Amino acid sequence: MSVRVRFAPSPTGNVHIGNIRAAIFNWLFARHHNGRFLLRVEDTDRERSTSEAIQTLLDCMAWLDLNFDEEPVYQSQYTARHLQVAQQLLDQGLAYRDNKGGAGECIIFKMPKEGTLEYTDLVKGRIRKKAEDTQDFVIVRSDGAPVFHLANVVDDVDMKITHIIRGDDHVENTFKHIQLFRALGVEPPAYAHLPMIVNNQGKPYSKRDGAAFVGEFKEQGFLPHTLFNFLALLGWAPGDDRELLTRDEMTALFTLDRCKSSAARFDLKKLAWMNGEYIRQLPLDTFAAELRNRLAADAIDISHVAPDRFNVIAALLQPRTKYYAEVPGNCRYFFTEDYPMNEAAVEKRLKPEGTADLLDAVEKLLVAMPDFCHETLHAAVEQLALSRGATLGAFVHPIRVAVSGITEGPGLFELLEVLGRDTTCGRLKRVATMLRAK
RNA sequence: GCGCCUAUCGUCUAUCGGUUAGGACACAAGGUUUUCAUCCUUGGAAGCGGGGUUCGACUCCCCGUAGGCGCGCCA
Repeated sequence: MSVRVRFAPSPTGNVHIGNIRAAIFNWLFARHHNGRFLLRVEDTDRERSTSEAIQTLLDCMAWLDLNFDEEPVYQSQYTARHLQVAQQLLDQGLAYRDNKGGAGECIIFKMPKEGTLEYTDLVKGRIRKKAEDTQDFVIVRSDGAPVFHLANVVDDVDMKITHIIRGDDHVENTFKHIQLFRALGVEPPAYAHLPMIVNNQGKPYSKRDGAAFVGEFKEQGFLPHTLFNFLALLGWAPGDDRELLTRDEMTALFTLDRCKSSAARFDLKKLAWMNGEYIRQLPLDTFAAELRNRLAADAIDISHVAPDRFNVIAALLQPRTKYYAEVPGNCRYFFTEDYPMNEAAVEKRLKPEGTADLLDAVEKLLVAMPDFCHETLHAAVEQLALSRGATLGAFVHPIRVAVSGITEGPGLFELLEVLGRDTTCGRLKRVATMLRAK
């Protein structure tokens, strides 16, 4: 029998990382077994399941390349079928009508009253519960709407799902679901429950703990493969020491018995590290294209920058980028005079004594340079420093701050070369003047 | 309250009865470098507690403890 799994989210407008991780595990499992990965949209809550919410879900799936193998199933279209099954259960005496709580008549499914219920979870192992600790439960509300448990199980039957891989929070529901499968005369699928993703306090990771939705990570500039790889490693390990894995590697290595059953904390620092690793592997063009988008979004005009020059800048930035959102703030000085080189910055980052003279000397040197390439600049400034009995380092810092406003970034001379003579000298003069005015 | 589940460095994890308990992130120190990042070297850092079982337990069992989940006419 070939594997058929499904990801069955209810569209709420946001896709939580815990949720998408379940999708990733399902996808990995399906691909590993050459099975089918299906999407079922549980859109029975008409209030929240707007077309925008559904589109957001689809976009997230596409962004992470969680490609599914059949047309998505929309649960709301099968209400009649769910109700028909409820009637069938009623006819068989496996369910009954009741006016529970006086809210009107609903349909309730009978759970066993004695014995022990148990199943083997592919992640958690054997799980058992006494029948007396379970209760009958509503499958059709008094307003006629099928309840989650019914719809979920009936759809899984109809979609011929073989393995249900979902969040830990469904462990208890599984007893209900298995009984429902049996009542329908269908052998229950295999179950695997994934541990939750939690915050520093051990509580379920939520919006309040930081970025919690796929869209937010995309926004911040994490690559889809980073999120995929990182989430796959939360609760699963390949068994060797590898952590940076391709999809094919993960697919080949993925098995449910290598999944952990305890909750995992979300570590943003490690995610950032991983993203840096993957950003460095990107072709320059890809990085440059995304950089353009980010700068545009930040209203930094780059229309005056020639493509070749832009690529040089991108090449300087790429090796030191962890995620895209941090980039615009780190490279303004390449594109505009509106970078943080004001009185406050000067005061904070430059020593008043001697710096103005130093910058003047450098400026005078650079104006007269025969060419403006970084090797030549390096040699010339170094010589100037030595001739004054100083180290190159003593010159580099003030120059860097004067032309960029910040204390970190690409190699200084590569930076000056890209900036060009006019801009460099103009900025040196300007800052020297500011220092003297104090 | 009742039920179910879980428990290895700060974090993610390896270990499936015998290891100096390994790796990664983070952190610290050093090296390379003009800063940052990268890179290299080094370091600190873990089996929740108590009982068993066993020649031998992180590993198996029990009891605690702590945490999570569930106990809706939500999904």
